[in-house]
Amino acid sequence: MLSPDKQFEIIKRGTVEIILEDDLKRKLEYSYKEKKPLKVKVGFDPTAPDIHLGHTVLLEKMRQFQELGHEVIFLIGDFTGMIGDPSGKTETRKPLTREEVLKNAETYKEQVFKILDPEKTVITFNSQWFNSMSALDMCRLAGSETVARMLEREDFKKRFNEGRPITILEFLYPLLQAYDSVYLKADIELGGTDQKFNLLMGRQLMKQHGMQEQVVIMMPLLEGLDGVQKMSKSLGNYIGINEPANDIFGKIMSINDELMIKYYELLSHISLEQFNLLKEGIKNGSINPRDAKEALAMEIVERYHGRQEAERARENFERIFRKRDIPDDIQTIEIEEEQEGVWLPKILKEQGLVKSTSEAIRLIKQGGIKLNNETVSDSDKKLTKGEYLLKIGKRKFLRVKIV
RNA sequence: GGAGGGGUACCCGAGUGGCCAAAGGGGACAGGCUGUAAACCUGUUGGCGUCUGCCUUCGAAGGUUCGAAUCCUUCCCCCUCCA
Repeated sequence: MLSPDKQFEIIKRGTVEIILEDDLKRKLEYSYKEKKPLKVKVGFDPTAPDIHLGHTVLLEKMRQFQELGHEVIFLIGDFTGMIGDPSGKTETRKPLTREEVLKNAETYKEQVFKILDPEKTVITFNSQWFNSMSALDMCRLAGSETVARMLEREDFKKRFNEGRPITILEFLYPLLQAYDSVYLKADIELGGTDQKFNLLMGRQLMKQHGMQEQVVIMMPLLEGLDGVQKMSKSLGNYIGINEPANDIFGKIMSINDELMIKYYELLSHISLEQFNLLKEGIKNGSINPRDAKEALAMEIVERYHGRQEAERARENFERIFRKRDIPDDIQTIEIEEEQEGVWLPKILKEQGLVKSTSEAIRLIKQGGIKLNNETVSDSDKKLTKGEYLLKIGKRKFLRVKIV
């Protein structure tokens, strides 16, 4: 086991805030002396999980805890999930059935264990303790906090001031999450910065229960491909860990340099020392950012697809974008010949490469379509018997055979 | 229970009888520049093979009118204030 100091250093990497650092040091100290692993709790939504790199920031931190020998509790909030964390959006969620929850849990495992060690991960559902809670217990829980305190939460405060509605149910959410920590006797709770209020509520409630308060560790929300908004599926700026190797590679290569540094810090397994060298190198120009980005893309693709696939993705990328060549796995389709020849926009639409013929015509007018390496300028273009190579936009390719 | 505000394209939002397939912004897409960078510049951003045209779209359904996002009726939904 590493020394408490060394552990602290590793844990601190990439975090936004640790409340309180001294508490964490003390707990590490104690755990080291008593050879007792710390309980690290992290909560997840039970809704259909399609994990993207944004989620993995937390998972990577969990993995680090596992490597340091601590106990990581992967808590699936199947009970709280019925409420939904009040993120300002007023969407009441449908309660999930037991089967759905279990199915989602399986999907989680499949993806999550690409990062976490299955042997060292405890998966728990919070319905386990909430389902058997009585109305009286729930009322007691509700009585443990005041409205004024709840309104301290930025999101609630804002909505309250703007006269937008807040349901009582939403007030309950932070309390329920806090109670999880009480029940589990968590030493540490990990979460995104957006979770700050809920995480702190855990401390408060534990204190009320006469327990040692959990240490709260907050990770930043990873920005998505646009570099501005947080990575999320609904914004379409995400990199899913189940995406094809080529896509992950390409998406990483498209991010800007500033974002790349953040990705390195939060996602890469390189050591703190290596990371600092890299940052310095890019700053003083001794390292080409492009190369650094390629290395990052390699590392991440390898993590989810293996070495071989990563190599292939890189070669593919090199070929298409550096040498402006074509990929080696272009799909070929056959189309029956028509008297006058087959109208190009029709082909594009029928192959699902564009949504409508109008869009195809627009693309052609903008010079976005290449036929055998030459830009098509005539939207009336018709193809007669033969074989053609089509390039649509930046990255779509298709081989067409007219027979 | 009472009073008021509002639902417009992917999102925000202007439009209160024809000049409206609907301003402006964001996003997205394409082209240029590049490292597929980012930033920046330019263009596009309902559908339809026959395009100074037809069809669909301004919460829903009817109606008035030569003509409706716009006026009228009913309904649905969202929000605020008072109690």
